Amino acid sequence: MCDDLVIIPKATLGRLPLYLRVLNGLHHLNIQFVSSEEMAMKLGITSSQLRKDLSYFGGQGIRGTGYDVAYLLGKIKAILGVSQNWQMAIVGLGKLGTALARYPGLQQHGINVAALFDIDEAKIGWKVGELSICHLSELTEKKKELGLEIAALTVPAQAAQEVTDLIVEAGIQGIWNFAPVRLETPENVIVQYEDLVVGVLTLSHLLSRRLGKMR
Amino acid sequence: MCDDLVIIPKATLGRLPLYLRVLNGLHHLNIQFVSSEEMAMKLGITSSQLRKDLSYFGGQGIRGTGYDVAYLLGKIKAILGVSQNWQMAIVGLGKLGTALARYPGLQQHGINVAALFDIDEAKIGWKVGELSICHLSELTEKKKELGLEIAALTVPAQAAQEVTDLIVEAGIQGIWNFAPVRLETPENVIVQYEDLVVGVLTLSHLLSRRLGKMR
DNA sequence: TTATGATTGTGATAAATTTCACAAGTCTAT
DNA sequence: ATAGACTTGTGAAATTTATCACAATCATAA
Ligand SMILES: NC(=O)c1ccc[n+]([C@@H]2O[C@H](COP(=O)([O-])OP(=O)(O)OC[C@H]3O[C@@H](n4cnc5c(N)ncnc54)[C@H](O)[C@@H]3O)[C@@H](O)[C@H]2O)c1
Ligand SMILES: NC(=O)c1ccc[n+]([C@@H]2O[C@H](COP(=O)([O-])OP(=O)(O)OC[C@H]3O[C@@H](n4cnc5c(N)ncnc54)[C@H](O)[C@@H]3O)[C@@H](O)[C@H]2O)c1
Repeated sequence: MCDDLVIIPKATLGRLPLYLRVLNGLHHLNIQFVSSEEMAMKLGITSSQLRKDLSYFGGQGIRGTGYDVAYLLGKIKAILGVSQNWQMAIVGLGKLGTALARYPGLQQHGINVAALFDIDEAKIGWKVGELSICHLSELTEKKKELGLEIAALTVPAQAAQEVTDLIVEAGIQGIWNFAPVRLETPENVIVQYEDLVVGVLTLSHLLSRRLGKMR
Repeated sequence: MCDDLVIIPKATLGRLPLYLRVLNGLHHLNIQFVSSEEMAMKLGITSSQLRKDLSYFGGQGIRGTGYDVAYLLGKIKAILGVSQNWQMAIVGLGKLGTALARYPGLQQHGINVAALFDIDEAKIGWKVGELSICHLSELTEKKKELGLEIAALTVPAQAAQEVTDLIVEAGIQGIWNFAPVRLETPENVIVQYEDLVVGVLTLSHLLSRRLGKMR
């Protein structure tokens, strides 16, 4: 059907968002061509890795000149599905959920925050930006109405599984999970884990070694 | 000096925080032994991968019985440097910075939020939990006073590099960066990138393929 | 003491990812 | 036109990571 049925290695996929960011920056500066060396520099990777990555889906580079920024941008956007305007719900409007709801970076990447859910009666009806917080029981209804496809899960860990069950029941197929638990879901649902503690513990480990501080 | 001078593969290191979480749960339930099979199940990985990972630093499993939860917990905590109580500053008390400041999960993993910084005069002096927000100009002073070792960077992308320079100048060696930009730092500073957009774009990509929605 | 069942630890193998190195293509200047 | 400077695309090699498979070990019970 479409030209990215080629298998793109996972490791490459993980870097595409970073490439997207750099290309966006260059595009904004009205720069038309960029070499793999230049781009790799900005990213802190090797140019051969970048070229290899792009080769999986045909970067269409021009030898001697580099890559066409606008073309590459479009290509990567298509692969990442950024051109789609996904409708996303946020479930759990606590500290983190509220921060996400107000984050303009999502809209800029084709993710439209379209509905907010909680179960705390005190929060229902409150507005965050343009949107009102709905009761979670309205999820299925709103899903149909708004075409929700992604749910950001920002509820406490203990509630995460039961809320997930409701999300799945509502027919939402993508879950962006911030709760520090593994979720049980049917095969057809994709869960992306966003575990912030992993990041800071990695830092902690690296610092321990660097500073030679043990025990 | 200490027994984890063995090289632990990066891929393994990335999973240790997940193991830590499961072990913590088991420990809380007063469970003394766990088999690799059981633990792997909870994590959605294979048991052989888990065993191999543990083998890099001597999991000290007992054949026929499994692993001693408390022992393994201690071992992984030591490797990740969780036993240390790192002193962390948060720079940029906006939506995300405030959410982090109030997140108890950090303290639970040995990360102590010890100081808050911003440059918005309207915010200086405000309290978030127990702590007052200080002006960024006090960073060096507070660093010495409190022994700050990590800085969570939650300022707008445009300000990230200049703030980083100040953090480095203050002598802080670990930066947990939430701004979507690559930072220039000296060799001796470790930067951990926490790029939330990468996660949601990965989800976006997987959904595109799954749902066959292109263009 | 010995048989039985469970589970680890790890070589060997397979798969995935990264790096290397250079032929081949493109641009610019003369 | 030609030379020279760049830059891509990509096989091949190197490295890293994951999986397999099973001997070795331990606990238990008869
Ligand atoms: N705050 C952070 O910086 C941070 C960092 C990393 C991970 N997390 C994780 O993100 C999640 C949310 O964290 P937070 O700090 O925003 O917590 P929070 O307590 O501030 O917010 C949780 C929200 O979820 C709502 N909620 C509870 N049960 C619900 C249910 N069954 N259905 C719908 N909504 C429900 C609550 O009413 C509340 O509004 C937690 O799992 C936490 O571990 C948070
Ligand atoms: N909000 C989110 O959910 C979210 C998600 C992903 C990434 N991020 C990133 O995290 C960062 C912060 O996001 P946010 O939504 O909290 O933004 P925000 O605008 O709410 O907060 C930024 C804070 O930084 C402070 N600040 C600005 N310049 C400063 C400086 N030079 N020194 C110290 N403080 C300064 C501001 O006063 C403000 O308090 C941004 O880079 C953003 O891209 C945010």
